[in-house]
Amino acid sequence: MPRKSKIVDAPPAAVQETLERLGRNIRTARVRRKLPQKELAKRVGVSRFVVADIEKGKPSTGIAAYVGALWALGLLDDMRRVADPDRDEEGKTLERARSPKTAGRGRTMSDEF
Amino acid sequence: MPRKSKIVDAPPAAVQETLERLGRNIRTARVRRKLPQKELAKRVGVSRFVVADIEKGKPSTGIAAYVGALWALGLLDDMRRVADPDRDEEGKTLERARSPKTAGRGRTMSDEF
DNA sequence: TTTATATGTTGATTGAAAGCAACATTTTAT
DNA sequence: ATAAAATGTTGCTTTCAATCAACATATAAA
Repeated sequence: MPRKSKIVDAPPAAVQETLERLGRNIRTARVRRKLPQKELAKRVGVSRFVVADIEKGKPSTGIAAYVGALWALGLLDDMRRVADPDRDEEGKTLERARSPKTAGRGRTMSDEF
Repeated sequence: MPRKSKIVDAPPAAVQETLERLGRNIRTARVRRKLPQKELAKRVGVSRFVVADIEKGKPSTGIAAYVGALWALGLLDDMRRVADPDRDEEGKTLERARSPKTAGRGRTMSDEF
């Protein structure tokens, strides 16, 4: 990840905390399933070193490795809900405030009559 | 991401679909907030090209860029729930089946008397 | 215990990610 | 319609992520 990527080099505390938690969660799920890092790595299609990096929450590791691990652990569903537009109340509010609200019956005043 | 990473080069359909959905979701959230890619990129600390890659669901992009985008959009909470051990029923069941179940009173028969 | 398995650590190699400039195209605003 | 802003696309350069070997150190099983 060349040329100083601020987010990778020094992630905001909230981001780093989230990544470390995700790594711990993946590790917990792996251990519970009695899968060695090597075996999980094989299923995901990466080396065991990448799995170790994931479990540490390494910021620069490609997202596919993370999602692949979740997939191999049967935990992909959780990812599908992330940033779900239907649940983004903040975003929905902003959008609603912009569009004049196509409510009730007709669409504009022009077909009122 | 050197040297042929299977998961990055040709992700399983479920993984690719998940990444593309995540990218679309991030884009939807960004547009709703009326943030140009350039502006979001600035807040995340990456170039606008990386934001474009994210919205396409590019597998090799570092996870920090994705999580950073969610953070900048106020959608970090969703990530915290991913692979939550408390919700991993499959894992919990496996763990329960392994530990002999420390139930009821004492811990072993040795202190029965 | 001893043995085997799993995980951590280091250093070298190499291929791709991220940045950037330049231009094309699309979208939005006036 | 015209201008302005946003986004897409290409090619290039630089830097570091991922792999691997080899060894050290847990951790689990016999």
